[in-house]
Amino acid sequence: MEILALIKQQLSHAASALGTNLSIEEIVVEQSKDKAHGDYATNLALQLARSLGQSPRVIAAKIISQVESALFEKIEIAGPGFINFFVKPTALTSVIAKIVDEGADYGSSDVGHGCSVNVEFVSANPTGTLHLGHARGAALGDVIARILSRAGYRVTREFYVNDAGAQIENLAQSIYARYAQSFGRAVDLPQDGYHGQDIVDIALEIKTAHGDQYLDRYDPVFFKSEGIRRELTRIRADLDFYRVQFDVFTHETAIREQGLLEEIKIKLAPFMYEQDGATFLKTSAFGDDKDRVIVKSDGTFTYFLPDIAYHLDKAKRDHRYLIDILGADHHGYINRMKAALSMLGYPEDTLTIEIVQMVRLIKDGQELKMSKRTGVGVTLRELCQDVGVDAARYFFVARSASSHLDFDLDLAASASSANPVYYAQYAHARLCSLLKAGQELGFDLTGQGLDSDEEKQLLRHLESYPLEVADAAKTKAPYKITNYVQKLATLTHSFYTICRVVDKENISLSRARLALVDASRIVLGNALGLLGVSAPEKM
RNA sequence: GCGCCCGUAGCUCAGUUGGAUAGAGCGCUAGACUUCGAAUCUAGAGGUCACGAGUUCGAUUCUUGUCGGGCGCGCCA
Repeated sequence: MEILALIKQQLSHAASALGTNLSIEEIVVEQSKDKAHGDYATNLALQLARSLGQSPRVIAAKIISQVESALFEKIEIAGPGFINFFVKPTALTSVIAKIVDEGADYGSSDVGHGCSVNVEFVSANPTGTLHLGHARGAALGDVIARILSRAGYRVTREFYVNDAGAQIENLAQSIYARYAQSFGRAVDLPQDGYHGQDIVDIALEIKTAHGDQYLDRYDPVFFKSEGIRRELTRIRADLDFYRVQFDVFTHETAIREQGLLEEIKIKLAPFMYEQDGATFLKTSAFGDDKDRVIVKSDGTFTYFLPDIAYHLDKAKRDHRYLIDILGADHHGYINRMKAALSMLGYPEDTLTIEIVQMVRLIKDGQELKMSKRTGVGVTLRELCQDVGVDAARYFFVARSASSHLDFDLDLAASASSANPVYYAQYAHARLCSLLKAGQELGFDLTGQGLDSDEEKQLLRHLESYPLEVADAAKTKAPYKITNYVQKLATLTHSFYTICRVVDKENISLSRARLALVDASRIVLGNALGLLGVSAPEKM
């Protein structure tokens, strides 16, 4: 068991011995920032002070008397009542053998208890090429999915295809226009037609496959289905290149055909009312700021009803949790969808919507403006050609989804310590070359003699990895992994600078250090893998 | 007008059941290679946590007001 978990367990026992009842989750133990505060610290005594009506320092003393001290060099009461734990070096080094033994599995946990989670992300309309906004959502969704499965959830990655709206008719007409133009006919694009190169390319593909077969009469069914199919093929190719895969593609048309819409109209009937000839859903009773129209006065549905149906469909597929990764312009959507699921009887925590904020591209210190009107936006492909898939993915997940992201193109493309991706990858490559240099010496997994500050800090950080992954899963926060990676890289480089690893004059220390190097390499590789970023052996 | 998010170092950002001297990276300044990769390391400067009031042993964190920024608000998707 990890030291942290052991400490928490002991504190939990101590707390109950004092007549209070705290679960392990409620006990906060942190790695000390300041060396003078030992290795780990807890504010437990301060937490309990109010309910016990005693001074924190007195409570701290009582807690310490309950703690098994075999693990620790010393335990101190500090400041207003913090308890600082100084761990014996031997307790710290046991993690090396554990990491080397578990290898690629190190970092896994079972906090998810095998619960089924559906992560829906990207879900771009099949009417154009993936661009910058999709790229951030794709990276976030993919990494969240990876983290969740690491933490013991069963994860389904899903892409929702909006293939039923007016935009599809528009797509079909746009493709037909380009198709006809390629035969020299003067057919104009529709009013709000799609002007992208992808439409031209698809038209030519159809020409190649079917010749002039569809030229004389516009066949909406054919051009719709071909358009959607070919756009999706391109989207999937882009995602594949970006190392993002999906398990399920669900089409809106399929949802509409299942009769779910009727089922929902019946189930939600108690929450519906008529006004001005339209049907409203009483979402305001469940936390939304106003009621929403669900059936328009002309008898057709708003988009809201099929969306509810889609969420019901996901929930019915036996997913305990649903996660949607959506763009910032959808934030008004959160409450109404949660309200609808509550009406259908699902628990409050069923749906989590992660809102992904906008990305600004920065080049030469200036924002790179792009015009939507002329269609000159940066595509996912172009971005990756500029900075590489590794940097793109890393930068997109390095900040919390809810904050705006400034993507510095120069930094992402640079090969220096200023670029966090290179910094981390370089650390990994360095570790690999150390192992190569010392491969005849072999490992000493006991960690005998590893007692410098650099080594101890590295060990502590390695030990915290599984908890970090579990925390990132719980908070759906990939940036915690990038922060972890940065710190691990820093500790690795410091260790490298201070500690001579391969030393023929001191074989036993070398063997212990090589084992530590291997453990660090494994964890750094695992963490980068979680981000979908490559961990090169040399660069 | 209503609603949501936000305001922390020069820049980009962490800091979630309220806890020790508010952190990280970049940038800046000064140092460090005859030995495992200097694509690196070490040290330093840099803060009225937008502002005011309240809650309490203690507030960046909770409440409230003001100022400033972003977004959403159609029987659009």
